[in-house]
Amino acid sequence: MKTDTVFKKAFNRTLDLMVRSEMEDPLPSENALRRRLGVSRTTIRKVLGELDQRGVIVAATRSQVQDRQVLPNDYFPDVETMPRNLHIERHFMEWMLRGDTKPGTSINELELARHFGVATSGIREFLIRFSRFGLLEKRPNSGWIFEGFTEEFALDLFEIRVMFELRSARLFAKQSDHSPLWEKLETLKRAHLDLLEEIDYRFHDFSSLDNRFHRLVNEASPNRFIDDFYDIITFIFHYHYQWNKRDEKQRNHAALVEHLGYIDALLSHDLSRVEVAAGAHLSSAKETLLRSLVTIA
Amino acid sequence: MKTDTVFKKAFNRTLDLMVRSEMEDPLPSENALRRRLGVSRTTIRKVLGELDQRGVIVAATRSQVQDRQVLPNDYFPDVETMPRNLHIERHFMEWMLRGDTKPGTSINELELARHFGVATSGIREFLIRFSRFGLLEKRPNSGWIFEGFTEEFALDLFEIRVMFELRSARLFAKQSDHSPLWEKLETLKRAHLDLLEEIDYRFHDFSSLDNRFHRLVNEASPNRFIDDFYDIITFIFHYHYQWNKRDEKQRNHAALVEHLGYIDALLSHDLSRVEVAAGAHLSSAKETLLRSLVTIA
DNA sequence: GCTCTTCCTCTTATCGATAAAAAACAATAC
DNA sequence: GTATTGTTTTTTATCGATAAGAGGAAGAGC
Repeated sequence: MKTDTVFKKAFNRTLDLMVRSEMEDPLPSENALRRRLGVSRTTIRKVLGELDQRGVIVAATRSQVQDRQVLPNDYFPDVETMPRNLHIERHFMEWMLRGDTKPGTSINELELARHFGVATSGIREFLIRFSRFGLLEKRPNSGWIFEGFTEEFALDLFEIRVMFELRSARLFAKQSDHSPLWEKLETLKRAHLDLLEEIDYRFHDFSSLDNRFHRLVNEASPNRFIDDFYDIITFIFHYHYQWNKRDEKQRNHAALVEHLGYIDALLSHDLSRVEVAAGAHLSSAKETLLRSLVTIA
Repeated sequence: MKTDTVFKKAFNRTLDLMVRSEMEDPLPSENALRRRLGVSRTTIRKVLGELDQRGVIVAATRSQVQDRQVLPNDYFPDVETMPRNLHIERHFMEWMLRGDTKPGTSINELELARHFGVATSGIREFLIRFSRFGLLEKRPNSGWIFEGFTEEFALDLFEIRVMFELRSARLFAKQSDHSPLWEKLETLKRAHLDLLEEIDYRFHDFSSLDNRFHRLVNEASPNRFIDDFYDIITFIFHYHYQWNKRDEKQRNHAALVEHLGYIDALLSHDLSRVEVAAGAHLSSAKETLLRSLVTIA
């Protein structure tokens, strides 16, 4: 009763590589494929079997069949490649951020399970995982209470974020001059400048850049709890702004400029400049979030 | 297939209250009992039914039967009152901290389930919940990796703990003079002094005092993420020192004295004194933990 | 008219079963 | 022998079923 999303995704990915001629013909060995796709050999064999079945390749030699083009409908549809837990996550976040889910609402596992078309155990596991985000509370032998994506939540979140970010930024700036991270920071700076040039039509790309930047700052002196906390931030922001596109371009433009100031401050090794730049960036991120919360409510 | 631990615990508790004459005769109404025991009326009725069945009370009038003493073996044994998740937690922590569980060990859900005598879903849920403690990592479609209760872990933990504690202590000291928390702090100070007098035989009581104190410090300016983090600390320390009693009395005595210094610093409202006292206490707690890790390995 | 209880429904905790995927093992080829 | 493929075993993901527990509606008692 496990889903076969792993297989289907691997299958699609293989077709893709063939189409884009990034895959030799005949195909590499099972072990090589396994490493390339990051799945077990069991799955690779299933993929090869299916490709053979459909006449795309001859399994025995793993060579592509002439005149058998890969067609668009050879691919499995995207829904079928999405693992259950991701499916639940999406549904839940939509339910939470979109619906009229007020703080204090109680969450009914059974109802969600029916609603999302999955077994209750999937919902439970998701809720347990999600509870670390500070938005849910469990009453034993009874349900979960949704505490609301409120201003208070945002303030708690940002208080910690500022503490962690300042700490990491300081440690980053104090690194030895031959740390490889300086190099990485320069690369990231260039990526920022590139994006800034094309901000008009590439503004969506900012969020991945944002992520890379903040993770890089943490890399100088890793702490698992800080990393975990950054996972929360990433997750929350990802979904929140996915359903909240207001002013996205301006927001991202402003943040990009702030990042550049922050990056230059880091490059300068000047601690007080770093603190000012990081502080400024975070407080504007905070204002943005708070503003968007008000407009939702 | 749910366990009936809720019922059994409520039953034992009721007997207890009766024995200690803390329960009127006849017993209060179902609703009153429900509030007192913190369970649903359904459970109360089951308890009353059982008491009647066994001839301890007459259900109809809820009055105790004369000459029917409550006997020791009227109680359900303790094992049967422990909910499954707690049972799993205990077993797991023992397995982890006692056994020769080296960093990098992979965790097999099925094996643990058989070992602990529970279904795999219980184990999964526990592992998911536990993973927030930063000691496990999940490989999708494969198992969990135990990352080890190592020195590195302890250092990560304490770095965050120091940040949070200093922040909370500063905010505590800055509170207005008529905050009710000052009163609470005074009470706690007295409890510390009392314990200090009797440290020779009551040294076990320190850990609950420790908890109360640090939670109180956080109370001045609550932040859900800090609270959550303190849950981690509590949990880890609880189990770690449960299986590591070396020098317990001295350790607790020293910590008690440090607490008193810390408390006085708070009472003085002097920020720099607070920082020094809090820092001193935390660094000695850290040294203690690190030392105990070395002696284990 | 309120509280208490009886009866009933809905939800959670927990189990066991099973398909998919991983991993270990065995056989073969080069 | 080393890499590759074929086969078998083990483990995870996921479902559905069910007893325990929570909680609501409505009658019964004062």
